[in-house]
Amino acid sequence: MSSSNQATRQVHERAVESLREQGYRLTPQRLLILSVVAESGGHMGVDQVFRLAKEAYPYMDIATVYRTLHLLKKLNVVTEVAIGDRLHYELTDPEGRHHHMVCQICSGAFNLSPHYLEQFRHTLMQEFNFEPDLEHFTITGVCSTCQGQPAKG
Amino acid sequence: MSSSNQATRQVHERAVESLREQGYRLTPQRLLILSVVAESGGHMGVDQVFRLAKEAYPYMDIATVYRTLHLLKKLNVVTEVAIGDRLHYELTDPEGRHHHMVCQICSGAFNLSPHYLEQFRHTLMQEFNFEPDLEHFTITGVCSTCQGQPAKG
DNA sequence: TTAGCGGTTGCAAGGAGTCGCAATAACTGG
DNA sequence: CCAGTTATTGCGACTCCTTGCAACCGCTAA
Repeated sequence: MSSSNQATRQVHERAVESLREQGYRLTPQRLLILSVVAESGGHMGVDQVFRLAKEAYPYMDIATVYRTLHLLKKLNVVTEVAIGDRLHYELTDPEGRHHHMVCQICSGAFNLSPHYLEQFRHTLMQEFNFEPDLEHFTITGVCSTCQGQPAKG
Repeated sequence: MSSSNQATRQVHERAVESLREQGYRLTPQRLLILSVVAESGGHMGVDQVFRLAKEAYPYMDIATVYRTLHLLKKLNVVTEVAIGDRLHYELTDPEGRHHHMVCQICSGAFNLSPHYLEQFRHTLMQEFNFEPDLEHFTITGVCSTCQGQPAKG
């Protein structure tokens, strides 16, 4: 009865609702992949999700993991985060959208409120009549802890 | 003696200089790939570069195209632009860096001066002490011509 | 509870991009 | 101009991700 279990249950309920509402089927594979991501607490690479899901259900296929992750993303249940050149997935922040700042040195990810992008969006629309899609948006750079350290690679 | 030929020649000279300065060798493959990009006038996908280069030199390998494009990018001779989920390459703008706005509907690409990102960069550094890497930066969205049209896909 | 429609899965094949390696060839010093 | 050094190429194998397809199974209606 930990708060983590409770959060996980809520996530499941909301996801199940989204799936049924839109006519998608509730398959064990989808629920399993969802619970793997939900229980991780943070963002996970596709291969991590695959490995953990396969432990629970050995027939799990990597294609199903990709398809399910894409679906959950479309339903706004999970959020896609680009870390390095790999996509990661995490539960969508119920507090509202946020963006990420990812450190090129330590790979740490930090949340960034959409607030900081609002002005930028506003400018683009004013000046260029260009409606930017800033939903899934990651800024790479060097975090405060790593500043002064040499870049890796 | 068109201005395009002249521009191309200048690009070659500068690229050759960069290569020699840093101890890289001047190979026919590198010069060919460079001239293909230089003569295109805009941004090119890797496969387009490969096809054109292979017409001129049938032994050209796709791996060489990738390696050369990455090298020219490192030398700041070409600039990498993310269009959709594919990387494109163009000659680095001698007028200074610019970013791109790419329309999700018509795939048109528009230049964006770094000026518009400066304030955003400043905010991130002030508030989070996070030094963002905004060198190669593309914003997707819907351009003014396509607004009101249905999104593709 | 059951039949059957059609969305999903697992598999295998395919495309994009990367990497290791042996052969090649661009540069250097003599 | 030539031989040696070593960066670079072309190739094949490999990884990551996507796609086509036949078998499967979740869901609905009777």
